[in-house]
Amino acid sequence: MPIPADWPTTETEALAEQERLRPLVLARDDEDEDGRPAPGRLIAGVDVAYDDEHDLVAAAAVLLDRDTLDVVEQATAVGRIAFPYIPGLLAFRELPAVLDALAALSRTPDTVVCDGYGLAHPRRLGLASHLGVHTGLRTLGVAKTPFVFENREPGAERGSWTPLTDPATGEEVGRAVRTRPGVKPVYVSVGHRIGLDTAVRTTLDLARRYRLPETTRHADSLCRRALADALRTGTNTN
DNA sequence: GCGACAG
DNA sequence: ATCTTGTCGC
Repeated sequence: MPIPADWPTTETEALAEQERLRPLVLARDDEDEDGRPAPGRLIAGVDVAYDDEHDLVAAAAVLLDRDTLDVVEQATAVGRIAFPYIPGLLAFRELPAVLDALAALSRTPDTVVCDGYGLAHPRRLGLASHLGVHTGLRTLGVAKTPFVFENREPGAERGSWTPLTDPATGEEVGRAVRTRPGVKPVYVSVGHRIGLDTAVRTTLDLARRYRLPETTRHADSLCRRALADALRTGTNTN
């Protein structure tokens, strides 16, 4: 799929778009149209891989059953890179391909787990929140490294966490969460239509065996395979 | 101005 | 993100 015609091209346009979407974020638990409470049963994981040499991007969307952690469906999308990597503007680089991959699924996920931040962002509109507001889907962000927020080391036991605080406002914008005993924590934040407690709970439910949620692990391996396939055979899709 | 900086 | 060897351990 081509990049949307109205997709921001410059840093100025991207910042204006973040400003427009920021007030639309819902940072508390919400229900589906079907009345299902967060996070629901169908959890999607999305991730993206790049080849800057060939100006190629591959995204994957994987649907898991929240209770069994089984993969029930998966889809990929390949396209041209839409935006350069600029810290704080990651969504403009990753989302076009992610939206294509999500659209290729036959079912709509109850919750989408993103690789990166949601509210824990300099302007409160990280990748996860951006995707949520743009699509209306419930989202949360699980990042592997801290960004610009204060964080203390959580206790060594699984489930232990410490707040991620905005030094300017003192506001809790996310949490450093220990998913595996003695292993580096992950950084969880609200994306859209979910509360921080539920976001953390969901992350822990999805990351019992490994540090990262099963959703992101599956999406990560799938988008890498999709990129390798595209480079091998030309620009394919699924 | 300089360094830091999700993926 | 991606570039990259070996290494320790289940």
